[in-house]
Amino acid sequence: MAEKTLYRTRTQKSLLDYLKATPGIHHTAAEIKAYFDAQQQPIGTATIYRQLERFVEDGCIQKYTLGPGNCACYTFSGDQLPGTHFHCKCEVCGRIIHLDCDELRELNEHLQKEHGFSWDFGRTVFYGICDQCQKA
Amino acid sequence: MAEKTLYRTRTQKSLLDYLKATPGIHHTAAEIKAYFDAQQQPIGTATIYRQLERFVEDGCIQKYTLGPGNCACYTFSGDQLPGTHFHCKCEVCGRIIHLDCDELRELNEHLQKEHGFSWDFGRTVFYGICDQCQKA
DNA sequence: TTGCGTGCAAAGGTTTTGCATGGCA
DNA sequence: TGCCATGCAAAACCTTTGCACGCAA
Repeated sequence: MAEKTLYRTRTQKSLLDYLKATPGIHHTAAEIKAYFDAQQQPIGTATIYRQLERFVEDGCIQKYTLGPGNCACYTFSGDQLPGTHFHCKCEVCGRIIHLDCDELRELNEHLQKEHGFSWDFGRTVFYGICDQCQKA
Repeated sequence: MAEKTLYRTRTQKSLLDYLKATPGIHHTAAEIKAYFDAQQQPIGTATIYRQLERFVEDGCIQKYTLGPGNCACYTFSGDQLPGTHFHCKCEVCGRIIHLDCDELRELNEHLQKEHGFSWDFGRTVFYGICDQCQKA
């Protein structure tokens, strides 16, 4: 998925590389900043937000709203096209689980046909409790 | 559903009455404040947040995170027990549509059995575009 | 050289907290 | 009367914006 940026900077590449290296992990802007600070390669907060916004528009990164304390989370969606899979977020451990099953696709058709609702997969998150945390 | 509050104040009653009178409508804290200001019965911002938090803990009000600009929305869930219905939010007009159909309950069973995921209906919102906005 | 990307600082908005006062039981 | 709820103000927090400088092409 090609970036729309005109210039390709080192900072931009570092950011995207980091997100790509942690697929399925959701990061807040603050966490991303803390990571690069720890790497001795600090990136300004404004830059992080600006680049993340680009990646989201570009489709290679997805933005979910509801991290700790009303903050946005960003995660690399993989090379799958948007709309081919779904996200479940565990409210206990915070993990995001990717689902790619027919039942969800059937539900999509049902929502459209019976309720006239065009579902946006990319933005929808199923909240609940994952397997591991239920046992614990 | 009994409140956990020790004292029953007029302010508290007004707030809950207003939310109960508008089931399914999601209000931001700012909108609620504006409403009571317009009613010549202003309520302090801090009080609104404190009472809303109580109602949410109490289970009679639900909190969704994603109004305009990352702000929280609150809505009266009706007298239905949590888990008997679902919410779809239109990304265009902002309306929240309530669904209560078997397909969603079947999906719930599927998620639990096949994926070990215990779905939290109250917190999950389906984002998409509603019937009316698709036509427009 | 041109113009986008960056960082710093400041502003914007939402939500939380401290403290003195008012109201319920 | 005791204690909780309220309101005001200030703070904390996340995010956005303005501006000058640095860097990619």
